[in-house]
Parts: sequence; C-alpha cells; structure tokens
Amino acid sequence: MAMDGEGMRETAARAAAGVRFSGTPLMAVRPGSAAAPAAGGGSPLSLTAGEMLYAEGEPAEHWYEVVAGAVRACKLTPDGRRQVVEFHLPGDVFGLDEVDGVRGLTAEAAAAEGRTVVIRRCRRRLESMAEADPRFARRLHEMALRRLARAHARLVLLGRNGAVERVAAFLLEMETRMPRSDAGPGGFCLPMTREDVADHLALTTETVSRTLQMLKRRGAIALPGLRLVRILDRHLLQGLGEAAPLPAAPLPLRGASAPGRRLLAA
Amino acid sequence: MAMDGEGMRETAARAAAGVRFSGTPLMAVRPGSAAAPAAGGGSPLSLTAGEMLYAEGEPAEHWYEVVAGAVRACKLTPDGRRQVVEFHLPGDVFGLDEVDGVRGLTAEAAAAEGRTVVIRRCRRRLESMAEADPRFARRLHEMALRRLARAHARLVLLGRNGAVERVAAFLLEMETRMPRSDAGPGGFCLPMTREDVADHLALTTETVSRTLQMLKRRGAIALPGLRLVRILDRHLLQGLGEAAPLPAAPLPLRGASAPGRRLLAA
DNA sequence: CGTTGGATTGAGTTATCTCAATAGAAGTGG
DNA sequence: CCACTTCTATTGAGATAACTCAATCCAACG
Repeated sequence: MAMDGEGMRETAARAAAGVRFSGTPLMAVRPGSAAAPAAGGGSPLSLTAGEMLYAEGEPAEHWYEVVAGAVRACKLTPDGRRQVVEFHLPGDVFGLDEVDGVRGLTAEAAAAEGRTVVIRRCRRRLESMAEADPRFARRLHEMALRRLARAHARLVLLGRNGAVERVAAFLLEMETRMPRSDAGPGGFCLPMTREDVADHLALTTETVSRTLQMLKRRGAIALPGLRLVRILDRHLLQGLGEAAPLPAAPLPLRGASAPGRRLLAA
Repeated sequence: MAMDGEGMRETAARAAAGVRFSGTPLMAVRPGSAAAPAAGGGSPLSLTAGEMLYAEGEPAEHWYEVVAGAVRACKLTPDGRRQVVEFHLPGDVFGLDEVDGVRGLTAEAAAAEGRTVVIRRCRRRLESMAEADPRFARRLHEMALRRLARAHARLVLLGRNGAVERVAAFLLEMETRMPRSDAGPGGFCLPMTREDVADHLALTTETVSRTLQMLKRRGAIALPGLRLVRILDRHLLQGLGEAAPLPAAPLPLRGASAPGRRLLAA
C-alpha cells in the first residue's frame, strides 16, 4: 500500500509544515506567529475503515486535518441512500464549515487499506484566533467560498453529465489531489472503494466499474492494481470529462440536457 | 401578476428595512449604525426576462439584492447545457461569494412575467465594512456557510432522488421562500419558466411538466394558473420529497441508490 | 487453503430523455 | 377587438443510459 512506512512519514512531515486546504496553507507555522501553537498541538487519531468521526446533527467541537488515508463527508437519507459530498485527502482540513455549531455532514474513514490518520483540534481555539486576527478570519472565509465553488461545480457534474464524464472528471481530480507515489507518472492510488466512488458520483458500483473498464479499453487509463490508476491519455479523458461530443450542424443552443451518448459501448 | 402596484411597493419597503438572506437580515438599518449608509444607497436596476447581470469569469465589482421577480444563478457548459445552481428571490442578496474577485456563476433575470428589479451595490464598500467590523465579517462568513449547506442538500437531491422527489422538494422550498400572495393558503406564484425549473432540478421540461400533472392527479397540489401552484397535501408532498417508500422486510441498509419507483404512473 | 469482501461481468428492467405534435397564453399589429 | 405570431406548456410514443438482480472473479487474510 502507498500510505505506510516511508510514504506515511513523508506525508506527516509535510503536514507539520503547515495545514493545507486545496493547496493553500491554513496556518503557516512562522515562529512567533499566533497560529503556531494551534498548528503544533492536536491529538492524532488512527481510524480503521468505516469508523465514524462525527455524525450529522452532532455538536461540532473539533476540526480535523487528514494525515494519511482518506475521509468521506457524506449525507445519509433515512432509507439508507448515501451521498458522499466530499473526500478529504492527506493535507486537507475539514469540519469547520458548520452552521450554528452543528454538523451538517457525517465524516467517516474511507481508506480501505491501512489506517486513516487525522489530527483533531479544538474549534473553540480556532474561533478565538479568528476573532483576534481578522486576516486569519478572512482566510477561513475564503476557504469556505472555495468549497462553495467546488460544490457548485459538483452540482453541474451530477446534474448535467453522464457516467463517463463523471468518472473521467473524478479521475482527473484525484490525480491532482493525490500524491503520485505509485504507478509512475500520472499514476496514483484511489484511497476508497468503488462503492465510495459510486456514492460520490451518484452512480452504482457496477456502473463505476464498467466505466473504468471502458476507459481502459479505450486507452485513456491503465488499472495496474485494484486501487491503482494511471492516466494514459489526459487529453482524451478531459474531452470525455467536459462535455458530450458537439452535435454537427443543427446546434441546439438551448438544449440544456444531453448526457454523453453511446460512450459505454466499445 | 403579483409583483406590481401594491405588491411591489410592499416588497421594496421591506427591503428598505433591512437586506435579508434566507430570513436573516444582512444589514439591519439601525440609526447611526455603520451599515446604514450602505443599505440606503445602491442603484436599482430593472431587467427584462433573460437579461444578464454578469457572466462567469467576469470580475466581481458589485453585489445585489432582489426586490422583485427572480434571478437565476447558473453554470453553462460549452455545449449549451445549463445548471441553475440557485434561484434568488425577493429579499435575497447574491453576488458576494466570489473567489479572487471573479464570478463563478452567471446571473440572469428569470422572472418571465413583469420585470425583475434588483439593487446593485459596491463590493468594495462591503469589504471595507467587513474589515472595519469583525461582527459584520462574521455575518458574511455565516451566510456563506449557509449557502454551502444548501448546496450540499442540493447535491443529495440531484444525486440520490428521482424526478418526483426533486419536484416535490422544490415546491415545498418555493412555498416557504415565496410571498404567499395569490391562490390563497399554500398558494404561490413560480417566478420562472418550466425550463428554468428543469435546469435547476436537472430534468427536462417534459419531465417537470409530467411530474407536476401527476402530483395534481394525486391530489398533492393544485395548478390554478400556468405559474400558480397551491399545496393541497403538504404531508404527501413531504413523503414524496424525502425518500422512496421504504421496502418492506428485506431492508437494504446499504443500498445507496434507489430512486422512487412507479411514481409517475397513476 | 478456505473464507470473505470488494470488483467485475452479464442479462433484463425502467426512469428519464428525445423527438414530435398539440394546446394554450401572451403579445402584436391591423 | 380580433387574426396572427410567438413562446411556453402539455401530452404521446419510442429510445436509451443507468439501474437491479445475479453470478463469477479476484485479492487479502486468517
């Protein structure tokens, strides 16, 4: 597996240098900075696959940083349907977008191989920091806005794209977010099961599986291992991930919905 | 139409008393408050159906408040597909969730009858206010978090619900957000076309139409006019809007996807 | 080496989409 | 005020992408 021994220590070291969300450090640990103490403290938690960190509706007392593995943030419907709203990967922070101090999502360890490690810290402390330092508060606000923009992009993906486009977009996103440790260039390890991917893309495991195999047959990706993916033809994948092939002459300027056609076959 | 003459003046008056987003006033105009001048100023704009306020990618210089009609905030794909991410209704403010000062969504007047009226104000001024008053900055942050939670709820709706559930949820939401001016108790006017609704719920106009007619046949709603809706059986709608009917004995605790079955017929 | 849980593959079903036609409002100009 | 156009909404019939159910495969693990 990718996230143990050397690999894991490397990730932990990077985390110690500054908490990140999507590439922007939340708290750069400059010596003497107000942020330094909070970045230093915190309790590491080690979770096995499926373990829950918190559930929707609970009071929100902590926020978290992923060190290794992956966390899924999901909504559950009373009848057992599940929507994975977001995956949190090593370096990401999560659990600080709560309204009125109540969890809006459920967070569970997703990584199926190895353990998922997170660092837990106090929300109260973060809040007092934000009150003391307006620039820090602004940073938090900006992070929330970025997540909002992300959620909007996902709405389009789920609302207006077919299975091929969803899976292609997901693979391209994961490639940029995961450390490319295995499988050479363009290769990475998916830290979650097909079921998790399906619940994220609003598909079934069967459709995810079939779509991956189709992308492989088409030469867009290679699947060197159960969880390993290597991007072979990024351009092809991007084409599939962005839109359906444009219709020729009678361009439907307002045809709002038209998922990719005839793409699973051959 | 509902939003002219008396009705419209009423809405404008309410707006003058304080800018609201989803029930929480953004700037309560207390005499002498720092917020008062900003709430007072601003240029009113009158738009005809389809007119664009701003487009994705443009620099974001202003924010807006809806006075009458409705605004749709949408994403457009290069091939003409559209996803209405949110509708902004009278009393709502929008256009202040931008990342790096660039529009992430396109905003257009949606209301098909009458004109859409918005008030435009300077983002710069809002930002300096936020810098001056941490409590105000906090309010802005909270509003963003609320919109994020809303986006998450919509992800579930689009990802894990069938057409009936989406339409039912939409009607219930609109009932709470729209002024109940026409059509008596539980009655309101949809300020957008079926196409807008379809692009919001990720359906086609045909499916929206068929679903509405089905809800009418079932006695859940009445459709006294083209755009008028009256909720007759809120309980039934809520049942349809929340989840598919629970399967009897063999409960699929992990069956993640199962859109409502056999609901369009009869 | 058998067991277990995830992943894949196959065959049939269906909810929703597409295409096409009709019906109804709203607006325009004589 | 009434034809005429135009846009929106509804209804019908057939096509299809994705789902469901079911079987098999495979890797990991005890």
